[in-house]
Parts: sequence; C-alpha cells; structure tokens
Amino acid sequence: MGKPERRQQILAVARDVFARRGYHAAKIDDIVAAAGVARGTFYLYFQDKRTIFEEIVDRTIARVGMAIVRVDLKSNVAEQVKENIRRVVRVLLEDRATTKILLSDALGVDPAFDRKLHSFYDEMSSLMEHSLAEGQQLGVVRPGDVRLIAWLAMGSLKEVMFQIVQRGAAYDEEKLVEGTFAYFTGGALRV
Amino acid sequence: MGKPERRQQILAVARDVFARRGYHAAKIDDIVAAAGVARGTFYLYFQDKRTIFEEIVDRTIARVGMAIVRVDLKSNVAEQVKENIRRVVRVLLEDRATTKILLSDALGVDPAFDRKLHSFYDEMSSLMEHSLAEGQQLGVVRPGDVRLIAWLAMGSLKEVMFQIVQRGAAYDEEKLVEGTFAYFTGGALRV
Amino acid sequence: MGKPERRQQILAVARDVFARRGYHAAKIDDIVAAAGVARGTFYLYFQDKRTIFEEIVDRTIARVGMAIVRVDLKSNVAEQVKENIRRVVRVLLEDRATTKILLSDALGVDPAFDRKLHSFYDEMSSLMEHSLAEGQQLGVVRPGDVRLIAWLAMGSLKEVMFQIVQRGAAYDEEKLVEGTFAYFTGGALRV
Amino acid sequence: MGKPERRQQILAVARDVFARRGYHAAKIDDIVAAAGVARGTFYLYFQDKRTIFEEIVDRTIARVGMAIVRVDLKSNVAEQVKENIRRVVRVLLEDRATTKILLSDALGVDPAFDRKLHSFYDEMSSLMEHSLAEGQQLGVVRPGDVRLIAWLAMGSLKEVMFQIVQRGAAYDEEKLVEGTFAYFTGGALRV
DNA sequence: AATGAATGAGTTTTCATTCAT
DNA sequence: AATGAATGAAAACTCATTCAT
Repeated sequence: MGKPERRQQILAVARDVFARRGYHAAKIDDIVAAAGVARGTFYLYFQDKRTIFEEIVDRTIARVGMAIVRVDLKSNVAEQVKENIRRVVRVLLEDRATTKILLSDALGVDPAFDRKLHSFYDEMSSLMEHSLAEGQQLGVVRPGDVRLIAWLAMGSLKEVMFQIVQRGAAYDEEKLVEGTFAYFTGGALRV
Repeated sequence: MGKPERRQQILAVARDVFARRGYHAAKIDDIVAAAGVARGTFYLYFQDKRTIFEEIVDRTIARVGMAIVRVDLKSNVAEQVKENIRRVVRVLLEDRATTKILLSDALGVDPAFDRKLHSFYDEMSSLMEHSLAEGQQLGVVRPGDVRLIAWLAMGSLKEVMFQIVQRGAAYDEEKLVEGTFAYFTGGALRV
Repeated sequence: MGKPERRQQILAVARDVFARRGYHAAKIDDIVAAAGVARGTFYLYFQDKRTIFEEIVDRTIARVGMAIVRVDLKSNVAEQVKENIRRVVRVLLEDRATTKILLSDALGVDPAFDRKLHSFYDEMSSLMEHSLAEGQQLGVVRPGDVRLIAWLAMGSLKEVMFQIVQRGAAYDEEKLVEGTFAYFTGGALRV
Repeated sequence: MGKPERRQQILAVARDVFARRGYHAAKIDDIVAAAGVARGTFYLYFQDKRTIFEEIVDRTIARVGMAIVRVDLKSNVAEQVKENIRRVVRVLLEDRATTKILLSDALGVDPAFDRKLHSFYDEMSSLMEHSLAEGQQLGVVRPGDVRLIAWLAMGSLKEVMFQIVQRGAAYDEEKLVEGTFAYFTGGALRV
C-alpha cells in the first residue's frame, strides 16, 4: 500500500470512527485498531487527533461552500434556489459519515474549532442574506429581517440532513430537495 | 445556606460553566471554584459530572415539552401555532445559558445522552407530524411528507434559537416569533 | 502530613532520584514510587518534571550566588577570598545531592535551561572579573586576561566539588578550602 | 561514495547534530536528514544512537589521552607541563564540536557512559597525581594533597575549554596555553 | 547496499472521583 | 455537612529501531 493510499485509508477509517463515536469518545486506539496499523503509524500521517478531525470536516465544509452559487435574479430564481439546495443535499448525502460528524460532533471539540464552524455558517448566512435582500428589492422575497430568514432556511436544511444521516435512513434525494424547496417557497401552513 | 439552596446554587453555577466552556472543556474544578465550595461538596449534591449536566438539560427539555400544546383544529389554527412558537421561544430565551447548552453542547457528551436527546426531538417531531397530518386532512396544511415538514420546521426554530443565544444578541422576542411563524406559514420565496 | 510538608517531601525525594539517575533517566514514576504517593499527587504539587527540577537547581543556584560577596580591596583580601571559597564550599557540600545535580545533570536538560545555567556562570564569572581587574590595579592580582583567570578559578572549584559529591567521599571541608585557596594563590608548580 | 566514506560522513554529521542539540534532543531523524540518507542506512553503519555517540566521544578521549605525556623530572619540567597543556588544548580546539559534546553533553547520557567518562578523568587525574607526587619529592611542586591539586588543575583547563567551545569564540590558542600554565604555576592572587 | 514505512514500548500528563478528617 | 488531599485509570504522543522491498 502506497503512502497516499495508507493516508487515505486511515482518513476513511477515522471518519467512520468519529461518526460512530463522536470526537471525544473516539480514541486514537480505536482508529488504529480499525485501520489495522500501529499507533505510531497514525502519527506518521497525521500530526494529532485534532488535525485529522479538522481535515475531515474541512473537506466537507469546502465542498458545501462550493456547492452554493450566487443566485442571478435576472434569470429563473426558483430554479436556481432549488439547484443550490440540490447541490448541497447531494454533497452532504454523498458522504453521510462526514455529514454526521459535521452536523453533530464538530461542535464542542475546541473553542478554536467552534469559531471556525461558526465562521463557516456565518459566511453561508451572509451569502443568503445578500441574495434575500436583493430578492426583496425585486419583490421575489417576502419582506422581513433577512438575517432571520437566512437562519430559518439554513436551520431547516441542516436539521433535515442531520436527521437523515443520523438515522442512516435511505431517503429519496429529489424528494428532500423538493420538500425543502417547497418549505422555503411556501411554508407549511395555509392561512 | 440550606441544603436545597446550596444544590440550586451549584446547579446554576454549573449551568454557566457548561454554557461557557462546553461539556468536555468544563472541569469539575471550574464548577466548584465558581460555586465557592470544595470539590467533595459537589459530590454530596450530585452523583457525577454527567448527572448534573443531564439534570440541567432535562429541566429545559421538560419545559420545552410542556410549552407545546396540541393544536385544536376546530379553533383558530394559526393563532395556536403562533402561540406554540411563542411559548417555546419564551422558555428558551428565559434561560439562555441552558439553551446554549441544549443546542450546542448536549450532543456528543455520551452515546446514551445522545439517544435521549434524539428521543426528545423525535417526540417533538411526532407531535408535529400528527398535527400536520390532521391539518392536511382539513386542507390547512400543504400536502407532503409530514415528517420532513416537521424536521424543517423544528430545524428552523432550533437554528434561530441557537444563533441568538450563541451570539448573546438581544433580539425582540415577538419579532422572532412573528418571523418564524411567517416562515412556517408562507416560506420566504414568492414564485 | 500537611501540604507544605508533603511538597517538601516530594521535593527531597525528587532531588535524590535526580541525583541518582540524572534528569532524563529519572521518571516521574521513580519519584512518586520513592515518595510513596500516587502519580496524580505529584502533579498536585508541581506543574511538571521540568518545573520541579528547576526548583531544585534554582534553590542552590541562589544560595551559591548569595554565598559570594564582593571583595573589599581595602581590607584583608586573602581572607575575604578564602571566606568566599569557604562559603561556596559549605553551601555545595551541605546538600550534596543537589550539588551533584547542578554540576552534572543540569546541563543538557533543555536549551532554555542551559541558557539559564550559562547565565548564572557568566554572572559569577563577571563578578570575579571585576574583582580581579580591580586587584590587578592594586597589584594584588597577577596580570593577565581576567576573564580567563575567572574561568580557571571557577573551573577548579567546580571540578573539586563535582568529584567530591560524585564520589560520595567524605572530605574535610577546611582542607578543600585551604587547598583551593592555595591553588588560587600560588598555583602548584614551583619554577 | 564508498562504505568507509559514508560511515565517516554520517559520523561527522552526527557530531554536529549532537553538538548543536545535545544527546537527548538530537534525534536519529535529525542526523539522517542532515546526512541525506535514509533512516535504515544509519543502522547499517551504526548499531544504535548510543554507539555512534560513544564512538565520537571515544575518539576525542583517546586523542586527549595520547596528548598527555609523562613529565620527565630530570629535564625541563615547566616546558614539559606547558607542552602537555598545549597538546591538550590543540586537540580540543581542533574539533570544537566534539569538545563541546565531551564537556557538556556526554554526562547524563547513561549510567554506563557516565562511568566510562569518570574512568577517563580518573585516569588523567591519576597520571597527574603521580607526577605531582614525584614533583613534590623533588620540591618542584607545592606540598599538599596531590589528588586535590590534580582536580584543581584538570577542572581549570576543562572549564576554559568548555567556555571557549560553548561560546564559539575565537581565542588565541597560545594565550590560552600561557594563561592556563601561568595559573598552574603561580595562581592568580599575590599575597 | 539502501530505503523508508511500520512498529510499539515507554512516558508524561489530566482529571473525575473517593475518603479520611 | 464540608473539606481538599489523594488517587489511578486513561489517553495522547514520541522516537529508536526493525524489516520487507
């Protein structure tokens, strides 16, 4: 097994261990045992526990960040929004273990790590707020505090993804996208 | 200071420490130092670290649970829903420290604790699912997977509460309620 | 056993262990085993291995530093020099274990610690250089590079002390003082 | 590069690493990196870390041992003594890195290694003691405990050499020899 | 002869919990 | 009831050495 393959293997195994046990309950011993290597080998490839965890989360954070593209209000807005949801859902369901980690274990690892996560969510939120504000100008977005709306939208998607990966349930991706989009578009209650 | 008062005081102090540091970073030492008691005294009142944490979370979980009341579909549905949101928001903002703990530190403490949390959210979700299904029968709720809608609604409220308490921001409660209700009723995007 | 006594006891035991094994070979386990306490107890009193070692050495460094007093060239110089030697010898032989540590284990512990030691010796050397230079003015000190003379004098005393404590030999203190003083005064070779 | 050359190169590189970092802080990794060979290669040429260190020190110990020749009391004693000092100084300053190792890192490596060093110094001391005792018979050496005198003389030279190599200072060799000799002959203080 | 990936024994340090006073 | 000194299990990490290629 080549060096990059070994690294990849340990990374994959660690991801599963973190997903199964959570950051604090996951011991280096669990990882190396699962990977079938000696303890020292782990440290040959990764500086420490925190570093490998960060690498796992960073990768997905980056992919989610790239999945979201600015909405062009001159073109079909609804379709673009749905496409954004679709891309995020796809990225998150592609690697469920990491998504579980991102959405439930990544918080509380470390003050510095917490800040990083919050920054990421803030960025996502900001992006949405801008689009929402523009949308309000054009009348395609309901009036109201854009920051609040951004949080509501973000939270609803996070929860759905969290529930799915946490339960290990097989859900139809497109239905999730449609449902989430529908909620974003029209809520649930008819009054 | 009487026994119950001392217990209460340690509990309050522990809550703040947990909110500030998170479960794992909070040391028994931090708690007893802040409470101004000896380390041994802590164990006179609480079995262990996990137990006191659980008690803090349980209390709020119970209050949130009680804040939500079954919607009577024969009466004004919208107002009842809004009232439910209002009660949950009120409970959660009443004790921001505990809310912060519940929404960001309670996950990843322990497999058993995780299960408990999930149970609670499942219960909340179930409650909503029932109401939503009934509402769909009556045509006051948009068609669609009720479980998904429950998650979406629950997630959006959780995120808003989390952002508020995590930032320590002063937000107008009624605006939060209105905004969240509006999202539940009509989403954000006009298409 | 009170807290200060316990601290003192661990310190004394650690000193012996360091003297017997040297810094690197001395394990925390050796110290706690010799002290008859649990491993955790050690860390109750001392931050870490390096810290307790430093405390042991610092104490003696300080005592040696205080043992040396400026020579007043208007008064009996020879007697003052001899008295300085006597005081240093007394301090160093009072606690042979620590002297052994200072003269043979303290070097190579740590770059920072090495610097500290060098600083101390530099200070001692500087003190002597000043006195020697003054003495040269008055003609009571042989001409020559005062720094070199300071090193020669310091080195001869260090070696004698080192040999004595390292062998655990019982030597007559006054004979050591006289001999060292004689060497400083007249060397060894008659030409 | 032939086998003996490679061995020589690793030895030279290791010497520099040991001189720079000290025995314990010097890692095999530092040596092989500096030598530009693989880790395994190191072990083709040397049994282990301890062995290569020993070889470095042994070489200089041997050279110093050979630099000192028995003083013939029938011939010019002063000149022979000075010549001995000169030869030792020359050997020690020829390879400053190793001298630094010998005088500051070699102690505390290992109990066995410590014994070896002490043996060497004992041998040197014995040699001097004999000469000094003979000199006392002939009246060319001041009376007094010859072992003590030997330690004083040895210590003064060790310290000077240590200070020089440790500081990396450029010192005129002959001045060092003269100064050390002068101290051995007449001390420093005129009384 | 050379390589460098892999090993795992060994050490320090932390911290929840206990218990004698 | 309260104290706080003592405990020791548990965990992360290091690095000299080995060995298959």
